Amino acid sequence: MKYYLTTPLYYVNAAPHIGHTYTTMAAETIARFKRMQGYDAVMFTGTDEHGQKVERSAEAAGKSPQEFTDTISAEFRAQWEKLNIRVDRTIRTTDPRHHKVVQALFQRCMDNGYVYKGSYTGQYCVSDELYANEAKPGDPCPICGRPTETVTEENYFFKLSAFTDKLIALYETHPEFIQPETRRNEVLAFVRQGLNDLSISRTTLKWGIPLPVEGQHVFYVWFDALIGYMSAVDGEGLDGEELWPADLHLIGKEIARFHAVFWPAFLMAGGMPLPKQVFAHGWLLFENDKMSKSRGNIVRSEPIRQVMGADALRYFLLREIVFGQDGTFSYDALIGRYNSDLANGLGNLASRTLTMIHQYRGDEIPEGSDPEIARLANETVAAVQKHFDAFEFSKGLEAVWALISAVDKYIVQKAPWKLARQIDQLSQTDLSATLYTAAESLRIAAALLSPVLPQSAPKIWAQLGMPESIESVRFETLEWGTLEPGQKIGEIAAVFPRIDLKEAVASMRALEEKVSAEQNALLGNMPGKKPAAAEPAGEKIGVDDFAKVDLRVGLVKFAERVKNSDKLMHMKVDIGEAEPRTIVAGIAEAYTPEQLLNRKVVIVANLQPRKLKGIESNGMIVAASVEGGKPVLAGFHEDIPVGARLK
RNA sequence: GGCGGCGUAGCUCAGUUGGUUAGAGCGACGGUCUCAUAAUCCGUAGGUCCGCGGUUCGAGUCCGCGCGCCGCCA
Repeated sequence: MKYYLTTPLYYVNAAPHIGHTYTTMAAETIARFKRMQGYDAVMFTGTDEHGQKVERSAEAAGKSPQEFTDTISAEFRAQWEKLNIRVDRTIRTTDPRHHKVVQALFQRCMDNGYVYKGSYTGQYCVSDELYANEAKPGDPCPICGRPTETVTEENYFFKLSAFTDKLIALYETHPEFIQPETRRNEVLAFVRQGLNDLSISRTTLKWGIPLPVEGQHVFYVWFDALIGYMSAVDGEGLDGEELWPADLHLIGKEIARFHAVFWPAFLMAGGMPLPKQVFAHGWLLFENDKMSKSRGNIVRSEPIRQVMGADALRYFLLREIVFGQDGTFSYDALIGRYNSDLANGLGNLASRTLTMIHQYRGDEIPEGSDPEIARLANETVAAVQKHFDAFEFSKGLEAVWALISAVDKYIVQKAPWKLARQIDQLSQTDLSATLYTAAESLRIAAALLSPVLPQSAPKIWAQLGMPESIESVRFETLEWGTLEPGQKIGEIAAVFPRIDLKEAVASMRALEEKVSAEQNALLGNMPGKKPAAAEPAGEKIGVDDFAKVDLRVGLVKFAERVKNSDKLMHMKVDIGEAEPRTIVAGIAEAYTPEQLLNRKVVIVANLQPRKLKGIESNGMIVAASVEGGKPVLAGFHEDIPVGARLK
């Protein structure tokens, strides 16, 4: 039985980072797990390479779009290889093969009456490649806050509105279609309020797949990209090799709507079978902040791989974070998990077990077994299957570590080092049983962990002297007692040496600087160029627009921190009115009350009042800031009376 | 503004249909063993279960209000 699963097609606008790694590692773990269950699992990942953002990034890098996407997509593929991620199928959306499949699906949608030509004027966000339906000219993008552009296009539209009921029926008859539950609820709520037709072609850009019907139109990137899941397993346009439909699309929660609404609708319109499941995982936060280019806190996988190994990262991501929820990445937590679970737990159990077999039994696996541990081990096999089937990796891994700890405890109770000193038959039999129990537990643990530790589990396997490959292990036959007494163990070596926290963090941070500089070079970014400066300035405004803002010189008469807030400062500012204005501003991390007192500042005097932490703020204080940095107040070099207007 | 979620030990989280002294892992502290990677094992400390009010013999769990954080939509 086949099991075809996919990661998203990663957008080549950015270089690969740990977020991409998270999805891809999870997907490949599922593929390995499914193979252990006997499926022919096929793992897909690919790159989405069209669209205006790529066109513009290529231009910024001084490259043609083709050259640019060649470079970045190669970077993604290199990344997976380094991280020991086996990819079975892949596609670049710039591949001619993919173009054919997209055009074929479009044609079928058109033949079935789900495509029409219409015109549309609206605010378009280049960054998100989306029309902002409700936005008026001049409004920022509701998603990213960047300025939108007014665009009028004569476009081809997809009759998404025709699928409202069919989609609802799909979610209701197949609750597993979109998971976890919270995403399903959101999608359902979104579809229930009715769907608008979707513009699926663009004339404003060239870097895309041309519509078969009209040359100057290219496909909207989402109509293009999603189809990559099919084109990767399809040679000549919708007549594939029986891998379609996909069994699982693994995605990040931010693209749930595209996968759970648009994608099945496109497929229904084209009369194609639907994927079985879309699973949206949560975001990886860095020390509780969202990772973003502008914050400059994006973590790459490469430094972690170099210092700790790819398995350590994969283990961390799947053990620490509840799959589906947001999770926090930090170097400290990564090393903590490594040392306590991998080094002290699994690695040490392997080490002590194998060493004792070496010392007390001349490298030969002895005979006998403990029924309690045997039962627990068999239960663990079942538990791992159950949890991994539900994508509850952290629970599955917890179960394996419960076995590891039980064996550690068992070893201490038996004290084989004491038994070894007794020459009587009973003690010797007991010693043999103890060692067999430990070794057999280790074998089962290694097998269960092989999808998560694809590099390390085989090492333990080899040290146990297992004759067959660990990849040939199947759940069906994975049970207690298969380990052959008399088997010679292999050479013993520490699989997870303990890591020094401070040293490792320092090396990873140093490497991070290096890797991010290399990636920037790849993207053609100028070194040291501040992201803030790279932001395009907003739409032009007239003098009248500026005149609407009443800027005044104010003198701070009172300042104190707002209780229970790190950021907010409560101030009274004299701007020449009868009473000083009460203003609450987010500057408490940058200034102390003392620094502010009697300082001349610039105030926006005609701002809508707003309550912050229960205090009504009547105005705003003007400060400059860069993303992630602290605000710096605007001020004057010469003296100027309070209340003066800036114009 | 509408809908939904969350708030439990220093940290990450479990807590099933309301039911004894609220749990686990990590971390901290004390001890033990010596096969092992200063590892293991045993023990200890630490919680106004966000706040207030209610239902109940009994509330972390149910209901109402409030505060805080988050998601989706507008």
